[in-house]
Parts: sequence; C-alpha cells; structure tokens
Amino acid sequence: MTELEHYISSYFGVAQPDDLDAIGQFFQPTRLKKGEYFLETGKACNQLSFIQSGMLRIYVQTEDKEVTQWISTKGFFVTDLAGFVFETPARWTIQALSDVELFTINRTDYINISKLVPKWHELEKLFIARCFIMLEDRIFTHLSMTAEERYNFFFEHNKELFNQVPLQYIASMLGMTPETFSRIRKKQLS
Amino acid sequence: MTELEHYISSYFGVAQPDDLDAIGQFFQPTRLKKGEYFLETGKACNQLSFIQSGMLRIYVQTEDKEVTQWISTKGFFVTDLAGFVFETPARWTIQALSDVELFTINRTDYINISKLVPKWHELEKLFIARCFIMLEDRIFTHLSMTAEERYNFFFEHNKELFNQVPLQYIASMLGMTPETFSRIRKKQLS
DNA sequence: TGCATTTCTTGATATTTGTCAAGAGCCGAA
DNA sequence: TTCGGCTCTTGACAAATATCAAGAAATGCA
Repeated sequence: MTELEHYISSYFGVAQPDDLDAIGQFFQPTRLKKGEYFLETGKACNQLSFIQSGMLRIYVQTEDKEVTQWISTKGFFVTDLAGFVFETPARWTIQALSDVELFTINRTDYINISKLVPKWHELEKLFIARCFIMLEDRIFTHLSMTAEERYNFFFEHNKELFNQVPLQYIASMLGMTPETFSRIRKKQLS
Repeated sequence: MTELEHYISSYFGVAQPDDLDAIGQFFQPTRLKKGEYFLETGKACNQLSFIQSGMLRIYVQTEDKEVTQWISTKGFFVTDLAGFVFETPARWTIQALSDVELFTINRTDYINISKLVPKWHELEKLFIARCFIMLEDRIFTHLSMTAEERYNFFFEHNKELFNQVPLQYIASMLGMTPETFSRIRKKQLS
C-alpha cells in the first residue's frame, strides 16, 4: 500500500484494496518549489492534493494585514473547500513554505470516484464532519483561552512545526502578533 | 409544503416532492420549555432537530467558566455533530432559551433517509461542507478582528438576537466578557 | 565567505480587554 | 404588588496584548 493509499484509507475508511488502488490512480504526483502558489484568492480551485512531503500555508491578504488560517503538513489534504466543492472563487491563497511533493486530483476525477466507490459520498461526509469538529474545537480555543494558553496548547500538539516554519505565521494562525508570540515563547523556554 | 420541508429543501436541495414528503414524515414535532435541556455534555446525542420556533443555546462548562459556542434560532438545525454522527459522548450542552418547538428525527430514522433518497449522503456532504465554511469564516473573525469589530460584524448580521437573549451569552459566543460587551454596546448606541 | 534580506527579539509605551465590586434595572413568582 | 434574583451597567484598576522602533540573529544567495 502506498503512503497515499494508507492515508486515504485512514481518513476515508475505504476498505477494498481494489477500490483503494483505483482511487489512488486518480491522483497524480506534482511538485511545488518553495514560494510557489498552490492557489490564489479569487481564482478557481479545481484540485485537491495530498501532501506527501513539505508544508503549505493557507492565508488571506486583508486591507491591513495578512492572516494565516492554517499550515498544512505531510499527511494532510489541502484545498479551498468552498472553491473545490461549490466552484466559487477561492477564499484562500495557498503557498508552499518549502519544496513540496503532492498527489493531486482534479475535480472531474474526484467526482468520478463516487461512480467507482458507491459509499464514497458517505465517506466524504464523515471526513468533512471530522473536519467540522476540528474547527469547532479551534473556535473553542479562541472563546476560552488566552494567547499564552493557545500557544501552549498548540505547541504541545505541534512541536515539530516550531523549528520548520517562520514563527510569525504560527503567531498569526493562533491570533496574536509576532511580538506577543516571541515573548510567550521566551517565557516558556526558560 | 410545510416549513420543515421548505428548509430541508433549501439546505439539502432535495428536489422530488415525494422524497421531501417522505423525509418530513420521519421528523416528529417535539417541544421544550424554557430552561429544559435538549442535550447535556457527556450524554449520547441520538437526535437531530429542526427549530420551528424559539432559541437554543449551545455551550459547555469548563473548570472556571461557561463558554457559549452558539445560539441557534428558528430555521436552523441543532445537534451535537460529533455525538450524532460518531456516537461519541456529547461535547456540548444544549438548553432552551425560550419555549421551543422542534421537529426531531432520531439516528435510526436519519440513517434510513439514505435508503429512501439515494443522493442523501451527497446532499449531507454538501450541507456539512457549508457548515464547515461558516466555521472557517468564524475562525477568521477571531484571527483578524478586535472585540469591537466582532461585535459590529455580528450585530449587523444578527440584530434580532440582541433583544431576545441574555447579552452575556452573545458576549461569550463572541469571545469577550459581559463587561466588555456592555461597554462596546454603549459606544455603538451613541 | 560575505552581503543583503528576512525573521526574530527586545524595550518603551499605548491600547484593549479583563477583573472585581457595587449599584441599577428588570422580571417572574408568591 | 412586592420581593428576590437575575442581568446589565459602570467605575477603578490590573493584566494582557498591540504598536512602534531599533537592533540582533538567522537565512539565502552571489
């Protein structure tokens, strides 16, 4: 089983090896160099990718600042859900933070999966439901925690990110300024 | 078309009148008195309801405070998604803020819908995807806006809530204290 | 290796938000 | 109608976080 198949299986629970293999065939290996864009705000998002290696930052430029929504790493899927599912203009810009290896599927092929795997829509539903629940948790951290608590909580669960990506992006994604982030970090290191 | 059917149709896009009618049959009218619980943290969540009238508050009790996650009103569905879909203990407590009229379906019947309406899982997926996108937006407000901006943004979109529910709950749901909420409110009224 | 650029840190200060305590207003139950 | 308990407001103050500016450290490129 390829790594891609392993993740598809664990996220979507597709059980038949034949199905898994067939689904895997739809994904094409693609690469991005550090700094290149997977997607830009306002454009059409016609693809969904699985990250084989490297990291991507999902963000948006507002009038007065850049807001990092998430940093996606090995083993995760990446897309602009609204754009990919509803064909609306992309909300997020997605840029490679490092050289990135992806397995990519386009919308047409993605839709074809459901013809191949009868249970696909149900598995998709369950997958997206899990994503929804993760966002519920994330909102909860903003309703109930201070910046320092969010820092610690995120650090516990994502230690490896802290020496791989610019910290200002993590700061933004946690809803604080780089300066505040830096001070909290200093405090926690000592 | 009943109001329930109207909403099912607009949220899920079920097109056949026969299907709509059949789905509607699964929902039973139920009522809650003000203060009664729809669900309590830790219990099983075996039902999904559509709100015909009234309001419910979705919250959780932490060690040191109560955090309101959302207030759900007429025309919305209410459940604990994790509990309903994955049969895990409920994360949220859901309490009636007023007398409430619901149309309720239990998990068994809900699962039966998909046998009746072949496209159901796909429609569900699309519905949950829309919910996901709404949460993305909500996280964005916490990453990019001050308390005052969140107040204004929410007020613009939900004016009617402000004279129907205790303001402290709205404050919590926007991630601020009742005092801060009160001060911002005073400022905006003048 | 060395320079230019980006990123991170630090200090001083301002602003926002939270905390605590008291009082005012409102609403429902007896 | 009145009392008691919520809820909201207000003030004084404290704490958290943001802003601005400067410099240090790290990084990437020639």
